[in-house]
Amino acid sequence: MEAAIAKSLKAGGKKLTRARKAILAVLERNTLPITVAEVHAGLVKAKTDVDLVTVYRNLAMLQELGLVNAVGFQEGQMRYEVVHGRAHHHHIQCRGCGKILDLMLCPLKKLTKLIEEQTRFSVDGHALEFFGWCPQCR
Amino acid sequence: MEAAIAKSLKAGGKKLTRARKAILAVLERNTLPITVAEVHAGLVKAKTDVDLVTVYRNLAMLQELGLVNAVGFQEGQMRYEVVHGRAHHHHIQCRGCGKILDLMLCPLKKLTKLIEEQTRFSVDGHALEFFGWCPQCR
DNA sequence: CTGTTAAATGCAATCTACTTGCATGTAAGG
DNA sequence: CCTTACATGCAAGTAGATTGCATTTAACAG
Repeated sequence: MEAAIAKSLKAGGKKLTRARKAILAVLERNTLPITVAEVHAGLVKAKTDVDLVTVYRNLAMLQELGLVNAVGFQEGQMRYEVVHGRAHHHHIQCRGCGKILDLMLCPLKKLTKLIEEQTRFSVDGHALEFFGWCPQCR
Repeated sequence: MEAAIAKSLKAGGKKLTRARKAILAVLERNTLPITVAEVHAGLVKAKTDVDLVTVYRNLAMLQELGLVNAVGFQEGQMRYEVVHGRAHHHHIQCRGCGKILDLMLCPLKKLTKLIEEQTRFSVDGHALEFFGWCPQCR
C-alpha cells in the first residue's frame, strides 16, 4: 500500500479500511483491468471476505478520487485498474477470447486541444479501446 | 428508406418488416446516437407500436449487418446510430447534462497499423469517445 | 487507552438493461 | 393464394448495479 494512496483517501475524508486495503491489493496484483466480480473473487481467494456491495461502493469511490480507472469494453460491465504508478494508456481486446492487452500509447493530446477549440467543451477525459482478433483466435 | 438498406437486409436473409422500417426511420431522424428506450419512445410517438423486445432484437441484428453502429458512453446502456451515408466519426459527451456532439474526425488510421504490428492482433474496430463539460455546465 | 462520532459495511430488497422461450403472426417467393 | 422461414409479442428470467437501514469500525480528541 502506497503512502500516496492513504494520503489521497484522507484528503477525501475517507477511511483506510480493511476492505479498501484488500481491494487495492487485488487491483495492484493485476496489470490488466478486471471486472467487479473478479475483484470480489480475488478478495475471497485472499481470505478477505468483503461483500460484493462494498466492492461496488469502493470502486466507485476510488474512481471519484482518481485512484482507480474504469474501462468499458462493451461487455455489459465495467473493468477497473489502479492508476498509481502507471502511465496513461489504452487497451485492445480480442473479440474471440476476450483477452486484453495494454497499449502503452495515446495519440490524443493534440487532438484534445483541437476539440476544445471546435466544441467549446472543456475536455477532461476520453475512452479509447481497440477491438480485433488475437493470433490464436484469428 | 434507402434501397441500399433493403439490399443489405435481403443479403442477410432478413425481411423488410414494418418494425424494421419504423426503427430505421427513427434512427434516421436522429443524427446523434440514441438509447434503446429512446428508439422505442420514437416508435410510440410515430404511432408505430413495436414491442421493446423487438427493438432490442432488431438493433442487435442491424448492428451485425453493419447498418447500425453501437456507441457506449459508460452510462450503463448502449446508444445506436445509423451508418448509412455518414462518415466514420466519434463523439463527445458532457459530464454535466449528458449532451452529445458529433466529432467528424478520426486520428486512428495510422495508429491501427502500428498496433497490428506490435500486438499481432488483426484490428477491426475501435471505440473512442471524449468526455468533458459543455459551455452551459462548465 | 477510552469514548465519541462520522464513515463504512453487510444484508436484503430493489432497479434497470437486456435476454430467452414459445406460441402466434407475417413477409416473400413460388 | 399457399407455403414456410423469419419475425413478433408477451411473459418470465438474468445479470450487473444500486438503495435503505441497522450494525460495526476507523480515526481522533482527550
